[in-house]
Amino acid sequence: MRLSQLFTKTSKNAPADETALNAQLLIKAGYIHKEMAGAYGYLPLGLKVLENIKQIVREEMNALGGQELIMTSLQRQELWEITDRWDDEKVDVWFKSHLQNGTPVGFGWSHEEPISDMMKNFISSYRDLPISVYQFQTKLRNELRAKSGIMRGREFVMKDLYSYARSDEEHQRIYDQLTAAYLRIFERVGLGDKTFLTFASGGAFTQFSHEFQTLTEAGEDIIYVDRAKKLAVNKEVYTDEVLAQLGLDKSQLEEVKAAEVGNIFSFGSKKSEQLELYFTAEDGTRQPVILGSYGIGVTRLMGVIAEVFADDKGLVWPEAVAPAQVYLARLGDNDAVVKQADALYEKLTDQGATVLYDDRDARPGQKFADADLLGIPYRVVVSDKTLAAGALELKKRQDDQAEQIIPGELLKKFGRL
RNA sequence: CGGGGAGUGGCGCAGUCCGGUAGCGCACGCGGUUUGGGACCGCGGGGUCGCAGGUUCAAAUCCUGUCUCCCCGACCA
Repeated sequence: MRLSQLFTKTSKNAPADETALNAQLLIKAGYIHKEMAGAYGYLPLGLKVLENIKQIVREEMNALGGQELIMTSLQRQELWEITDRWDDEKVDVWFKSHLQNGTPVGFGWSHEEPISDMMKNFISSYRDLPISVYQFQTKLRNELRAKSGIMRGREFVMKDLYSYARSDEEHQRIYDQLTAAYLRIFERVGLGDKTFLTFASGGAFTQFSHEFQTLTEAGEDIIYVDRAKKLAVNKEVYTDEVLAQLGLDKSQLEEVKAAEVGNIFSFGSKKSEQLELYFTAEDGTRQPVILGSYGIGVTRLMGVIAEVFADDKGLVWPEAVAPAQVYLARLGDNDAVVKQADALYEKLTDQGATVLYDDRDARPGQKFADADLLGIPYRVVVSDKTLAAGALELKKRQDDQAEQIIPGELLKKFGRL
């Protein structure tokens, strides 16, 4: 992408109506647009980051046999009444409207009920199980108060996977695999060191659910972490009995703030029984399907990544999610410089590298500042100086010093292997 | 939903107390000089001051109502 063609621009001023660092930086850098409180649009660079994160999640879900689909945002009243979750007294985040003929409809804040109801069409025998389906869906939740930029919105993207198993043992196996997959995902997006498997409330279904909590002051949760064991306990279930049960030593726990980037839980057979999702077992008996639900707030995850790695100059994206690998800064506009920069851009792009080419008629300071604000992992400079030296300059976003590199080496470094 | 703060060109702000018909920086357009960490000079375009009522000769400014945004709390399978 040539920056001269990109319609978004960076701004020197942070918006006054945002105090959350993630929103300030993402808006300043032109990654997102705030439409209203808790609702943000994703502009080209922001969308790229979001898609990169989604692709990592998708690969991990597919690796476990997850099958991707997409449900609707419009949902039926009668379905949610079966599980007694239509009433505003029971679920206070519903957005609701009605059809022209007066029929009520809800806007999906979750898809547990619709997706499991839909699966009744396809699950009838033990031969149909186990199965896992997932989607990336826009969830709509009428939160009393939106806050923290894209970390807690009224409209956000969630990856939600649902597992259907024949037995508790089979479910547990899937649950454990998903747990491992989640840890890999957070590792791949760069948050591995800061993200802890956390015991949290299991609600009406089980004693515990598991959250994936990333340590950050911007988070909303208080958790108690055992760094050595790589485990944590959410404050909501933090009691002496629970610690004893989990074999955790209170003296080894540290109280910290964290953001919930994922949550997985087991429903057992309760919801299946409510929704009448049964299968015929090998022995001919009718059994309820064992259900699990596994969520990652994809847009929140993007906000957490932005928040956790940012420095005083702006965003710092991990390579795996960055909107581009290389920020190619062309300084000056004499023919030789333009020629080399254009050629380099084409070669890198042809090799499959993702490049933001700053071909604008702007001064060096502005280009460096934008390269930093945008948080692109590597910055390459082409200028009179580098031409004279016969070598390009390469600098990592987090480094202060640039190194010299000859074009051939650079092409090798960013070539698709 | 309780408490606090704020709405003035695209963005950030001043002006409001003490009413007299809107200004600065960034961004934008034109001309020129510049070019390795957000350049400079000159000229120029753009705002019925969130919205609706009211007071007044006159309202960004005073009064009433209302909407929106931010923060703290509550809420958060």
